[in-house]
Amino acid sequence: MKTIGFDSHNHDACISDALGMATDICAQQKLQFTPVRRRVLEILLHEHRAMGAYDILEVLSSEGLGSQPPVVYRALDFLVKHGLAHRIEGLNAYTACAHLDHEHVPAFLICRTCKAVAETDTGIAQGRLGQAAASAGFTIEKVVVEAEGLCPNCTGAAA
Amino acid sequence: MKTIGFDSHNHDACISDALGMATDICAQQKLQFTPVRRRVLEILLHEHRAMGAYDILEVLSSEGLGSQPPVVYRALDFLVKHGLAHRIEGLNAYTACAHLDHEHVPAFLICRTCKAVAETDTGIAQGRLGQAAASAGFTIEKVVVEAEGLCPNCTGAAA
DNA sequence: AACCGTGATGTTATAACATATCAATACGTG
DNA sequence: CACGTATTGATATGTTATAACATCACGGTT
Ligand SMILES: [Zn+2]
Ligand SMILES: [Zn+2]
Ligand SMILES: [Zn+2]
Ligand SMILES: [Zn+2]
Repeated sequence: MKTIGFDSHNHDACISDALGMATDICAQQKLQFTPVRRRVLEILLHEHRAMGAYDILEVLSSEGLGSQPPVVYRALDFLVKHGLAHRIEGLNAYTACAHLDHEHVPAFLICRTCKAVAETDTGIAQGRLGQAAASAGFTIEKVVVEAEGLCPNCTGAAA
Repeated sequence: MKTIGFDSHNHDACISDALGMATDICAQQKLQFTPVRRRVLEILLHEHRAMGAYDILEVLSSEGLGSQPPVVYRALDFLVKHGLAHRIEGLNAYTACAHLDHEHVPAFLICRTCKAVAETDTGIAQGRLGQAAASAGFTIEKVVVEAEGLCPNCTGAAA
């Protein structure tokens, strides 16, 4: 398990790697990785941060790839459904998956200042929450774990 | 730590206890527990489930306590800020706090069918997420933990 | 009493996020 | 090509949340 997001890295390689993996995943599962879907993933990858659907739409629109909300929501639905992106509930926003290479239950560290998002992994369902659910007779289908706070870059410069 | 929410209980007592505790808490902290704020908490307590702001507003409105969104949002802000209620990020909804008697980091079990919400507690910040944050240099200020699934009452009757 | 600061409300308008619906088009497969 | 399915285009609407500004109610000060 590696937490990805705040460290500096070769971002061009990071993007093209992820895009390549996404292409493979779609090919394997016979999913259509259409231009809009690919471009939305690219946009999300380009920023390592959470973006609102309308932020993304603005970019798409400026490129002639669609200008109505359904365009971006359909692409996001596709990406989220197939694990290529995740929805950040706490922000009503979206971010590219940083762990395409393996199954995972994502957990996020979200900077409240710069909105950078780091994705990590957690075995939460096996921990206290899992116990609580079991003892309450509750069947967990999906878990949201999101931590808000300050990223390393913003900790010093906090207001 | 007790998970509260799906078990049947003396709900009238449950409501009046919580309302009493809330009154005490506001008194201690010299907060104004005004009619609208009290009524919103009552409404949330009455249902042990997540309610949207506009659902609450509808009730308020029918009682002459206010008819515009800011009325309910201000009351909810107050309640959430002071720990009397919690926001359920996964639903863009709100629920009364079920653990007024002690400090806690809430975690929720949310039934996707009936929207019942059980509130439990988790030491998440001390677990793997805390480790990941520490090693990434991230300062956690707030954690959202929400599990969606089926409550005991809906598990059998699932569609 | 007149004045002022603070917190709470009232009110209008709008921003931000998301979906319903239906027509049109592309795509793979036999 | 003909068929069913997936995707896209387009319009409208629904849902959640906040900005902005006016007003009220209360307590302390002069
Ligand atoms: Zn990167
Ligand atoms: Zn930051
Ligand atoms: Zn109760
Ligand atoms: Zn249920």
